Amino acid sequence: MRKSKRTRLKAAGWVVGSVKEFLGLSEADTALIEMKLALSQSLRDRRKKQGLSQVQLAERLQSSQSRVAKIEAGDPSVSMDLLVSSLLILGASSADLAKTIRGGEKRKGPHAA
Amino acid sequence: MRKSKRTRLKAAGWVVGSVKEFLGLSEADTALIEMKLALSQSLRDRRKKQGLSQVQLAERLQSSQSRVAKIEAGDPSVSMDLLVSSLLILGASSADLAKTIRGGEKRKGPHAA
DNA sequence: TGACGCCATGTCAGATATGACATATGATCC
DNA sequence: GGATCATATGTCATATCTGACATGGCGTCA
Repeated sequence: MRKSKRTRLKAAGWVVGSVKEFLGLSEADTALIEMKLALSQSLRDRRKKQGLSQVQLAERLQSSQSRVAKIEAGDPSVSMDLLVSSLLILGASSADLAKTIRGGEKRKGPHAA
Repeated sequence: MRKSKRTRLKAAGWVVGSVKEFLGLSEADTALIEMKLALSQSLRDRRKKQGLSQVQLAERLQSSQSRVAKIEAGDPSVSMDLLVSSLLILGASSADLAKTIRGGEKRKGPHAA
């Protein structure tokens, strides 16, 4: 994704589904954003399932509460690397991540991780 | 992953499989690296399958040949975001990415290596 | 031999992400 | 009300990533 788009995205708070062609996003752009949103949701679910607060998770990640909040909020300032490694630290397997990433698109069994 | 580790990793050129505990990598660290390597391999395969040179791919990605080389080489300086968006631009679907990410680890069908 | 195409590797300025901090909101309890 | 906890949001210095450029290796062809 190019910087110009990312900038507009940041300005708009990237509301994906709704403002797709409004921002002139490519298929690749939206796909990436959707993957990230799915991952952030997954992280929040995992954290809650483990009964952790954002502060506690931040400790495990060796980060800060504010960053955890941004991760879960799908903030554009959060990289995929951070999302994925956070999930891994919370115990997600590659298969779990794969399921999450595949997203809504043709999922098999009941819902995902 | 922490910076200290990334630094050592960079220094070592991150040879994953072999120097795992030598660098004191956690499970999450190695899992992330393996995912990235799988993605970079996948990118190279896709590019070749489409008969593109690194220069041509760089044009599509609006990047440079050297970065494409680093992406495919699994260089530590390449983020997951770049890997994924590159693959998406080459036409990979979320499902394709999911398959790649799931990696060797317990794939269904006939047994994998 | 030289010229050319393809890929690898090093470097660097500028762009982006990160952790940390401050601060704000809302909920709950006393 | 006040205190406490969980979460959100803004800012900022520093760390990291990115594209671009230079250069070198390697094979091929004339």
